[in-house]
Amino acid sequence: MGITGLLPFLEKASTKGNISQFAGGTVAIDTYCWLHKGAFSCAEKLALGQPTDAYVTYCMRFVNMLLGNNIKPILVFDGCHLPAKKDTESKRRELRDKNRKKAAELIRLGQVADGKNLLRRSIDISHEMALNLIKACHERNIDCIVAPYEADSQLAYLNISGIADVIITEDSDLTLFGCKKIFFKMDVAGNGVLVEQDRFHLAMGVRSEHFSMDKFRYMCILSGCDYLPSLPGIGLVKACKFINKTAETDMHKALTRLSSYLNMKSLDVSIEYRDAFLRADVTFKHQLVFCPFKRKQVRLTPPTTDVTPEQLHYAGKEMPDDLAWQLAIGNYDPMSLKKIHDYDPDTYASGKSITRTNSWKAATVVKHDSIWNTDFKINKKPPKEDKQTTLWPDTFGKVTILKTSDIALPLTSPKRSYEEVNEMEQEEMIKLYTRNKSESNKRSCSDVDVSNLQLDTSGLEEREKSPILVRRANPFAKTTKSLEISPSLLDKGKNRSKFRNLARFRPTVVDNNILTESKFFAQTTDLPKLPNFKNCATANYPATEKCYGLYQSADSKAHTAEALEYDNYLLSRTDDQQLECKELDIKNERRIPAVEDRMETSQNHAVIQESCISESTYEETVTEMHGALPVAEEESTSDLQPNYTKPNLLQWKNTKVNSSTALLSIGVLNSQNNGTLRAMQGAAKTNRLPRTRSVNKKFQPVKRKSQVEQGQQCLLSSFGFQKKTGLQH
DNA sequence: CCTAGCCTCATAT
DNA sequence: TGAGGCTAGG
Ligand SMILES: [Mn+2]
Repeated sequence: MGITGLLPFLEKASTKGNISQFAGGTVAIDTYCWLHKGAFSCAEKLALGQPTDAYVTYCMRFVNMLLGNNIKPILVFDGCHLPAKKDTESKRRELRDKNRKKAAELIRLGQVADGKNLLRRSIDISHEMALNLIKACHERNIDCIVAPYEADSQLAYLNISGIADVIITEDSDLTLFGCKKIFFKMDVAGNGVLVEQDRFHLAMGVRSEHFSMDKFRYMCILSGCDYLPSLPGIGLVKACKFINKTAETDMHKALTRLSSYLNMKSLDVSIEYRDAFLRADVTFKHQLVFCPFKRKQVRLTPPTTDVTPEQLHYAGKEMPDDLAWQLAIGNYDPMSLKKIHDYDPDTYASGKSITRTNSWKAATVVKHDSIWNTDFKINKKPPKEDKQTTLWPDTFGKVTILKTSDIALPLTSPKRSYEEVNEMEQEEMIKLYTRNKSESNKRSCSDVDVSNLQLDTSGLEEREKSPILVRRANPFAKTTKSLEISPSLLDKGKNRSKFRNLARFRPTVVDNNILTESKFFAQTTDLPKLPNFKNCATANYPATEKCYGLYQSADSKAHTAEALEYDNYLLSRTDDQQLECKELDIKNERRIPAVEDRMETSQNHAVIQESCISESTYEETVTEMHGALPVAEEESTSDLQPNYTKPNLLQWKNTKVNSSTALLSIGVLNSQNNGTLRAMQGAAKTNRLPRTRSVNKKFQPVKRKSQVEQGQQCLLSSFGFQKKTGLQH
């Protein structure tokens, strides 16, 4: 389930972006997400046990997109079920079985479409499917790793240890496992939402020195997580209030004061809950993961002495090193612990040649260094995150950087800014300030700056349409029908039109030192990096320069004085003050972009020029862009994609079965057998299924006979026929 | 008024 | 898994 409502809650820590900003880096993927979506296209075949590689192809499209962006992907898969999640897991299985039976029932009644629909929603991602994808990846020298337990913690380990620069997932849990950067909702073009840990404190509404990952995790567990349901009436908001109020670090103690702090006297915090709370916390902190360098299982963070063995057991129990290794590389089924494959990275990789592609831009896919290589080095220099491949062909080539510390934009309230999206005006602006490509090559610096400032505004407004933000309640909806004038200004009763547009800026930038770019124009820009604040490596992490500890020491919270000031600034202002400040800022600072004036005065041109980092940097990046980057993303991915073939699936190509025929046959057979599922069960148990068998046989080559039988087994079990309990009616 | 909880829906081609 | 809508209860 993840943490309900966490992504919207983390709005202030989120940015819309493209994965290409991690070009040159490494990305770890929560592959279950891809498999699950990919399985939709072939749900019926999967339910019928028919061979299909559609889900593999689907996943490889994403892989190819990443490769096309010069990103090294590491696919991470789920392993064994965690003791902590046993009931959740069995509940899910029950639901799936129920849905499958219902689907069978619907199909039997002739409602084939509805039945198929239900079937689609009750697909189970088997490890066999994962293995097929793993095999396809091995063909292309792409690293895969099966987590000892949850992929979540494994992904966090890869991110924290610096092996992966960012995690791609749909699961909000990744945030509380300690990931630094997580990329949510990534589509096949690479667009998604980046959530960064060093901005969490903004979402919680505290200054960064009052923030800790411990607090964040406590808050999330309190609001209800996979390992522990929440107390009645407690959600993220209440949990956040409590965590911010309490100074007690010992949660077992602190929780006793929960009801009084929240004024909920009916709330009963039992000792059982408090124990379970600590167990859940341990499961997040100390879950078993696999270290690819040591080739053995370690804890996500080393347990402290106060952690009991029982609690640790809850977070996964160690297995022998060899089994752990075989499991990690995908040779063993995590459920049955049976051998299913015989991959050996030490011998396999050396014999393989690099896969070639027809891509116009490169003859070969870069051979990334495998994490299984004994001499694998963590990328010392993290990728330039400021780099962005354009997804906006119209504006391609235009780059501008806003140094927002100079602008010192105050934080606007989300409620208000959400109101101010005005698409007509945005389009108007784009029209006004967009140039065609040939022109853009020979533009003057000031031209670019002007257009970019305008478009940055639209970029920011685009951001407000982020899926994360869409759900925000709209307090003005009833009072304001027209958005010609900002509702926030109506609200204030005065139209401060001069700075109206400034009020639209959202707090894109948190730290004074961070530079923000337009989403439309930001391309490849070498920006000065923030100094990295490094923690000491914990014992569980491979010793490298880039090792960050999961839990912040005092050092790690080091910020520049300016950054702290800015945090204070953001957190302390009310809307009214913000508006006042804006006026002050505009008077006192030279570099305030007067958006309202559309930068039409020469004065402003000069001013804006200064906000370029430096002219030389600017020139360099422009030429680099033209040389190295594809104009449109689709071009490169589609070039890559056809080259992907999967030999061990090719042999299945002749085994196409008309699935609806097969599905119908179930219905037919079922009605022949007295029309009840119970009858089917009986038939299944005594292995008498002549009709089904013959239908399948007709389409299956002899050579695949064993698979046919397997398929039938699958089919049967998929409709719950092997279960003793019949339908309830 | 806000919050949390419950319900339904979608995920690909 | 998340998104989004709707509602009862504090
Ligand atoms: Mn999870």
